[in-house]
Amino acid sequence: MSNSLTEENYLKALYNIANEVGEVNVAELSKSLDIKMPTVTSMMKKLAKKNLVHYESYKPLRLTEKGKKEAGLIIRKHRLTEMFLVDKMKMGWEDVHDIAEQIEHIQSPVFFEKMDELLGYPKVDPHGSPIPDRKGKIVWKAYHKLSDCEAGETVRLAAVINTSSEFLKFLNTREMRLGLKIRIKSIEPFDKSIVVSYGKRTAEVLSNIISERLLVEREV
Amino acid sequence: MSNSLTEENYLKALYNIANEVGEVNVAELSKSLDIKMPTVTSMMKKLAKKNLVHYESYKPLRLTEKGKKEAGLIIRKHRLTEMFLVDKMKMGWEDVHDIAEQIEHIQSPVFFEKMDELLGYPKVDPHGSPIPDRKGKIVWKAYHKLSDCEAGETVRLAAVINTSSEFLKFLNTREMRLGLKIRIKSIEPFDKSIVVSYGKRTAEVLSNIISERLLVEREV
DNA sequence: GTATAAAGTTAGATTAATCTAATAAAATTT
DNA sequence: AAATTTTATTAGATTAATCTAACTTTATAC
Repeated sequence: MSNSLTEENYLKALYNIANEVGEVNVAELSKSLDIKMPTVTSMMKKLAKKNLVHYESYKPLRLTEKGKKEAGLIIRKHRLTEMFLVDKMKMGWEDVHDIAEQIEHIQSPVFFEKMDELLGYPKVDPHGSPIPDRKGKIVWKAYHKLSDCEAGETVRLAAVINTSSEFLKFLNTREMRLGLKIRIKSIEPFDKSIVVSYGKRTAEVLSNIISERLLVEREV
Repeated sequence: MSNSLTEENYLKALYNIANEVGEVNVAELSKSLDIKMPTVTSMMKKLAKKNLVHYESYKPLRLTEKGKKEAGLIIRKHRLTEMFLVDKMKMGWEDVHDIAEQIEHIQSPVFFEKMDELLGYPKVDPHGSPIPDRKGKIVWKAYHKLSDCEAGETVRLAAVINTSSEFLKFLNTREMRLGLKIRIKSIEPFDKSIVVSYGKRTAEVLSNIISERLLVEREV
């Protein structure tokens, strides 16, 4: 009753797109997986038969409860792996995605239980994304985009939205990591670029492109 | 130019059978992979085209140098993984095979380099089998079967031939692990069972089935 | 040394996952 | 509201990996 690697990739993509955009259509899924639309349609029918997706012609795609659970469990394995690679294997947060993408398909509850235990049951991965629980449930904390904050505020970097290696390498060069306390000095109304200070850096300029991808908690 | 998971499994099986039995024929490979003979034949033709196997109709199968190297590198990943699971993830030597069987197919040189480094560049896996080097080369030390030793000798357990979970669990119940110093007290000529002492155990009886599967080094 | 058994191959079918080309439905633009 | 564009589906082909059935070659036994 388990799913093929291919099916798992469809489930995960459905879950992730639904999270970002809300509704999922065939075109988007096709683009995100780099698989042509007719192939996607036929896979949706297959997953519908297995009760993982609600499928009706020309209607948006939706995961069933069962589908959400299975997707959540794959994402759990992905994020536990990322955490393990960073924490226990000393790899950079910009290098772990591709490896986790492969290890998430390993079939072995014990293996991931052990990871979880060795990591001390972490709640978030190295990018600040929540790790789904054993039932596949995810709880997102209510973070704010740095771009939505105001001058004068002090915030703490909690998560990054984009996890591309390029973006993460950029953050590395600016010495930005999760947990960093950031003071917002001013915001340029014209291009929404933002001047912040943190650590030893007293006037770092971040473009809107960047600040939209940084999730922060307001300091209490 | 990389090989599919399926192809990797054929290469590995070819390598392992050649190591145990010397020559490999289609029937054996078929049995070992639980894949019917015609399928094996057609895969051999495919691997021959990729220069991984020497194939001639009705002749024994042989890996090419390239094939040996690739097989060696997969076995390297397998054994490094087993070592990592036992040493760093605190799993039992009887539980790691099935997980390593999956992780050996992960495509990421960095990942395995990191494992190797964290383990301190081990030469053997948790069952005493040698870990192939970065070029896929294996060097087996000249061990002896415990069943070939004589009464009065003192030896050290260096490797196990069979790595089935049942066998390893049996060894666990007898508190036998690699490196254990064993004294051979007597050998029963009739069934070749052997009486040994080690640790706190003064007269443990091992059947020939067992002692044939234990590789030892003579103590100097 | 012929007969039988075992091992190996050929031919053709099947399944999962993909594709292209053609068509149909829905959404958007004018 | 008609025309156009975008989105989605259907139909049919392709590839990798498998299978069964039938046949051939090699090995073994008497």
